[in-house]
Amino acid sequence: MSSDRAPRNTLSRDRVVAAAVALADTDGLPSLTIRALATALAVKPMAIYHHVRNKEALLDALVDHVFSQVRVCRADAEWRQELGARAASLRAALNRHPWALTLMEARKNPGPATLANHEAALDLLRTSGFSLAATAHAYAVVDAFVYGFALQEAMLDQVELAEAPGDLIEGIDMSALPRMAEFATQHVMRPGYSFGDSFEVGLGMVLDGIAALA
Amino acid sequence: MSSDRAPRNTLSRDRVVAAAVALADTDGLPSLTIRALATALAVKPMAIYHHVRNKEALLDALVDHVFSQVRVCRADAEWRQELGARAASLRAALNRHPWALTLMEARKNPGPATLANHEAALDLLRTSGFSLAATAHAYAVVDAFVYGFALQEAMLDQVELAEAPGDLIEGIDMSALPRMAEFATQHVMRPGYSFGDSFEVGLGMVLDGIAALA
DNA sequence: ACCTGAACACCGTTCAAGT
DNA sequence: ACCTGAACACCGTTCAAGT
Repeated sequence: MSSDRAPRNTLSRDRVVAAAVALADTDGLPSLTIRALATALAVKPMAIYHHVRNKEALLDALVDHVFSQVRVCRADAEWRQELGARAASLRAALNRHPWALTLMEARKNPGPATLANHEAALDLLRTSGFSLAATAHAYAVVDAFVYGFALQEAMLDQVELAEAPGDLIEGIDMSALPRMAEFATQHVMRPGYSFGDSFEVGLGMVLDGIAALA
Repeated sequence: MSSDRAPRNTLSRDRVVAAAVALADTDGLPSLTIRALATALAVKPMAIYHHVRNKEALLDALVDHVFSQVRVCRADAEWRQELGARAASLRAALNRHPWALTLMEARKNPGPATLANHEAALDLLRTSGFSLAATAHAYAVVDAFVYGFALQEAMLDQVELAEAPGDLIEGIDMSALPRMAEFATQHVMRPGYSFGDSFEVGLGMVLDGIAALA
């Protein structure tokens, strides 16, 4: 007699956001539809709207969820160590949730975790004696590097995903691209190579540059 | 008697791509639908598919179109000047077409202009005497910085777009974010401030770091 | 060869209705 | 208060058909 409807009060904003993150992680952002999300939560599509205003608000929450995983700087420690650790933590979070970069570009409303994270980073730099101008440059430059590095890692994952099993890059005339060919065969395909190793190198350059701003 | 159908042979792959770029530039990426694109070209939706395999292939073409606007490095000039000029050109192209960053992350097939641009940059660095390892680091780091900086500029544009006319940031408790408040009032809102000024600063840091790799 | 019409399996979202 | 059903205005894309 009773319907198969989900029991009441099982849904919450947090459960909706967590399920959305899981869906985007496993199946990719395009698969994150309100309807698929409802199915994953064993609920009808319209139930979602009782906990989230609309899809845009859901995406805002997803980005803030990612930022909630990023290390918050403490202002009473050495700035170089703190800023570097936050950068590594941000990169790791963006690697875990590659769709976050795509979303960030179009977000209009930064969430509380995002704001708190930025506040702490600014506080660290200011407390460490950087002027407002130096703080602005420093923060813009580290974050640019981290976002861009994570973006490149996401792009590399896509290209590798598309590669034909035997052939390195399908249908591309490598003879017209001798430097890329050299690079692939003599460097990238060698045993110890890892793109990620450039992260510490670049981060070091940026932190050195910031130190010179002080 | 005659129908209002568009005359034949007016459509071409280039016209389709150009119209798609224009649509994304003016109305944003979400507005770029096959159906809207067809309308803009005064044609029925299915006509598009005669010049582009599917929407995914169209997006691939859009990204390559953007890369075709980026300065190609020449290997016979001073590397620092050449790499810096390419970086500035890449940033400018990404500013003109902010949707390109979003698309790049999910592309599986780099186009010919993209590949040629990378080839020239690698050739410049190798010709200038950088080892394969140093070239890998150098290229990863400059591009990370440029992509990330452009991403931040795109994010800033979104936030500014959403701001209530009078109020700086709507509904955010600035008293809990004293450093952001200080930053906004004492720095960002001052006459000469421009976020973009951090680009040259960061680029300088990165190029200095790369010089130290040689 | 190039373009179209009709159809299919999807979307996000509103609105009125159930409990 | 919380969830649902039906409906609306959209999507990308296939397939058969026109010229």
